[in-house]
Amino acid sequence: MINLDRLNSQQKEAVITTEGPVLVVAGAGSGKTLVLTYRIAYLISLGIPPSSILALTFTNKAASEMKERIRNLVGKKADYIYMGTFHSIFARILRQEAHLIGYSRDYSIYDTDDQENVIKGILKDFNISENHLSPRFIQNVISKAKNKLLFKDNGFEKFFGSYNKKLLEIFEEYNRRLKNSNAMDFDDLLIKPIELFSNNPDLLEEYRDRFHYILVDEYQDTNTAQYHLLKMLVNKNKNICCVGDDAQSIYKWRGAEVRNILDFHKDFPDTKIIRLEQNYRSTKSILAVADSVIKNNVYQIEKTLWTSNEEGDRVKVTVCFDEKDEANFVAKKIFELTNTKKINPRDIAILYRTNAQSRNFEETLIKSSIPYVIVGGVEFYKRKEVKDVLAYLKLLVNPKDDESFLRVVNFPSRGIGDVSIETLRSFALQKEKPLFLSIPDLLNSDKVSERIKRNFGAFHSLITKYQSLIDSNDFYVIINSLIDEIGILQTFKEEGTEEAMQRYENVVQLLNSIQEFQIANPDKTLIDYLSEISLIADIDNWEDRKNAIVLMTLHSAKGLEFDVVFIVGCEEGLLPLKRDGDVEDIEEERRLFYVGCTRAKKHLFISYARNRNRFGNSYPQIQSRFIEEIDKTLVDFEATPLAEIYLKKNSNYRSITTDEYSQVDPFENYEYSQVTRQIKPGSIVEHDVFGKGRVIYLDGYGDHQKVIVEFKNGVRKHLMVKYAKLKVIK
DNA sequence: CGCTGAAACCTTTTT
DNA sequence: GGTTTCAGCG
Ligand SMILES: Nc1ncnc2c1ncn2[C@@H]1O[C@H](COP(=O)(O)OP(=O)(O)OP(=O)(O)O)[C@@H](O)[C@H]1O
Repeated sequence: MINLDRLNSQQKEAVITTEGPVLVVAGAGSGKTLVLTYRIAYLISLGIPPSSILALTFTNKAASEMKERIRNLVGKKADYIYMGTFHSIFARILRQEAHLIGYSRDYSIYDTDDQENVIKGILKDFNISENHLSPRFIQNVISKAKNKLLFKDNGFEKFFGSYNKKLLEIFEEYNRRLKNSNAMDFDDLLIKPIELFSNNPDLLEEYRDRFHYILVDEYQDTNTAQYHLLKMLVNKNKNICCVGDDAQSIYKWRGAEVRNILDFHKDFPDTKIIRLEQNYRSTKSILAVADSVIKNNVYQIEKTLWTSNEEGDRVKVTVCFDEKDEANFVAKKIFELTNTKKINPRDIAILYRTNAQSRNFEETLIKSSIPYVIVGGVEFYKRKEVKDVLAYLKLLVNPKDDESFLRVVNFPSRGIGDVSIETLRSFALQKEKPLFLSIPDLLNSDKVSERIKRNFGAFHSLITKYQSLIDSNDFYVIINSLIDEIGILQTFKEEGTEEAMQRYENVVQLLNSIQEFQIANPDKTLIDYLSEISLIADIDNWEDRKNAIVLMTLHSAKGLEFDVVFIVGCEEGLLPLKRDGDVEDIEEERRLFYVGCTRAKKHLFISYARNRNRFGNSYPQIQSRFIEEIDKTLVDFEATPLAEIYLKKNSNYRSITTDEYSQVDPFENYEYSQVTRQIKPGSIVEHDVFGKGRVIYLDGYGDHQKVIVEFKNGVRKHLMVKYAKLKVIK
């Protein structure tokens, strides 16, 4: 039996009430995830086979962390738990049972880009202008329809039909094309299992029999499809335990239904509802601030949340002049915290509403030589060259995959352009076959030019050659020789530009990741590899082993905790975010702000800028209503020196003179080349974040020149002269 | 068919 | 301001 002494009495109750439906609704930091972890460990210690436990988490990262903790409690048995995201667990089940719904086990997974490409193809064939119905919009409609389980004779038209009659036709053609390509999109991974189980009751019984205990984390952000899956899978014992916090539901835009948590007790009669009320994460100050904001939401379950943690530092709200000033303020604070308070960079997070905000901070952090990592943004696996290589691999395992075929058939360039593709497409349409499989028909026809035949013929034999080899367990070697044969690395190298070299690096990195996967999972196949990387979330790639501060969206921060949190860009229009023509969902935005605040353990900084650059123009900004809502007695307001000038003048942006600007920020327009000439060991220099210091070491020249500077408090910094904007004083 | 420069678009949030 | 798309030319 495992030791539950660490837990409080409600937490214990949630752990040991193993039979029947249990719902844990509780505020942030009350130990919901910890309860799930202990509950699973407890079940295993009771002798329940780990393979009969199904645990669903929100991200892969959350799953692997939980598994690790359980392993620490009960040992290796933890490896046999069915644990992962809804998508990854059901993708795995679908591979097993694909034949029952007309797919094969090597089906491709289409991401949002692939979906949009399919849609673009349909619009073209249907003669619908993209201006009229944008592919992005249609992709949204299709995703909504699927995750809300709306089909042709089941509400689709009621929901979308009035908008545009064509939508249903496009929807059905889209599904036809994916099926034809042996491909599933993200939503299919949830609704195909429903179809599978509905049509095969015996199979459903098998799975019900297998999963005796079902557990779900972050239940407030499950969608209708996930909800139906759960209802199907729960067996007569009804051993389902869901944990969540309605105040942290932030994925409505993607189909999440808070009703799932609100009506849980109706869906599962005799539910035991357990509330956790003690927060173990944050200081009293932070919790009070979060609470004063979230209580402005009308629709929520009443919850109490208290902490016995210390009062802690008061939360700071800082007004900055513009986004550069904000970045400087944050960098300065981080410098202070890591040096004087000895806080580790890895315990600090900068959270923002949109990925686009990261760049500004990135620039300043480089200049300040503060180590950082960015979670999300332009994902590695979404880069063009990476997707192109992956498309080769997808086509090898799934030759029906039209989308991958179209990506690679002319990459690298083989003289196969639009005209050739259209010719092939006409053959494909005739026999309703996928494109790649129609190549033999084209080759046998006497109506096609020799040149086109030659080009397709060469491509066809290339792919078939590797297809026969790829099933082997040593797929890395095969892929390597394929890459070699098509010569893309060489092409990038010959191009020689900085951009091409970056591409080169990315492809090499992809190959490395394939090799690592193969070594780490000797009995897994290329199909498994492709499946796993399709379902990777941004946050899954975050290596918290690195001692670097982390930048991410508020969404990605869900479920995490940090000693220090900066919530930046708290301005009307940005947080809460408002897009032209869209009705904003203020309550959801407020929950997002709440999630952000409650990530902080010890220090919380909230900031906003009076002016913000968008598309090259500066716009005046208004402080976020969420700041207004904070109980004023709980926070300290302050202004950066630049904002101070602005406030004093009580006027608008334009009236700040260049003089005043440079008075406070003398480096703004400073030519660093001048600095490069003058700087030498012993020089006294000034840095806009660290202040004055003495150069103790100088190395290299030009863009690569590096210095070590000792600043006031004896802290030594390694800086790149090019970026550090040092002003030489003496 | 492929490259280049101009124009258009852009910013939600992600499995 | 930066990135992606697209038309027009070689
Ligand atoms: N009984 C306890 N004693 C000490 N620490 C605890 C206890 N319960 C939880 N904690 C700690 O509190 C922190 C928050 O726990 P956890 O992440 O499980 O909360 P949560 O309810 O899932 O939070 P959120 O809803 O914000 O994701 C963790 O660091 C955890 O170790």
